[in-house]
Amino acid sequence: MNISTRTEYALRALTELALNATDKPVSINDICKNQNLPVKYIEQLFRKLKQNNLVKSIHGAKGGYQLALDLNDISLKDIMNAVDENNIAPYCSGKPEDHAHCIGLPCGFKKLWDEINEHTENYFDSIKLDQIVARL
Amino acid sequence: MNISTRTEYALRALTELALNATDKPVSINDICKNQNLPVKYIEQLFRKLKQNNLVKSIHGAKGGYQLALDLNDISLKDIMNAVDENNIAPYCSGKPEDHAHCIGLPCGFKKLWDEINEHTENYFDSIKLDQIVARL
DNA sequence: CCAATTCATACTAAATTAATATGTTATCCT
DNA sequence: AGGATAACATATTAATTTAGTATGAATTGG
Repeated sequence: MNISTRTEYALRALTELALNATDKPVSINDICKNQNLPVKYIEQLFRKLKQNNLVKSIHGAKGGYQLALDLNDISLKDIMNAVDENNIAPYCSGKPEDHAHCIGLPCGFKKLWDEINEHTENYFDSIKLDQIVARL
Repeated sequence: MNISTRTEYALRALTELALNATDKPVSINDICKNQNLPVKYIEQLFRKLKQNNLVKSIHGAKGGYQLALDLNDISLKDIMNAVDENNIAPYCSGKPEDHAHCIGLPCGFKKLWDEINEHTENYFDSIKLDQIVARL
């Protein structure tokens, strides 16, 4: 199990917005210069972050991105869900492919995966951007 | 973030050993027949499980595998570590590639990832095979 | 109008994953 | 002794995912 680099990148990038206290938007270019990240890749991630209402954007010159929510209203779980669509343990439920090996219905393992999904989501949801930024 | 199918397969397979209460070993063939898994792939996983001392094997005809430890001494973490070598959040420490984007040393994000690694490892280590089997 | 910027889509190279293929070695059973 | 069974070992492969690049359109400030 591992946290994707997409999540790592998105988190790094979002902390740049968090650290920029002014109301001026920050451009992808500046973010990537500061955090040493690939511009075009981060652009893609920010579009997903925007679709998930974590950031808002301002078009054109002097444009860029801002956080759409308070620092303590954005969790690591939110970020992960935004850039990284797959579930933690998608087994034994949902799509047919996900219970390809199930025996019986409901499969005996379903409860386990459900519990793991719930615990893990709760945990990552408890980690908010403000705490992360405070400890940088 | 997601739990690998390797882990899911290995867990399914190990529960077959757990459910087989007799002292006779269970063959990969029987495991895979019962759990609907690909034989040769499971063979590979069992070699890793053996290297990690989770199972022991008996060679030749009538041979097969047995658990090497008590059910409550095998955790989901043990299984994950055996079949799936990558860490949860390898960022900002260890290999050079893993802190490719770090700024400063130690990188400000290191504590976060360390905490996440520790919490998550502890969590999966708290889930033992006996609990899993009991709820099948 | 021009530069800076978001927005959108398509493509690509590398890595990982989930197997399959082809054996060898060890042990039981007749 | 010999055949069947099953672990052990390694190489190969097909599909998918990942991490990025390429190309360009739409929007806005100066």
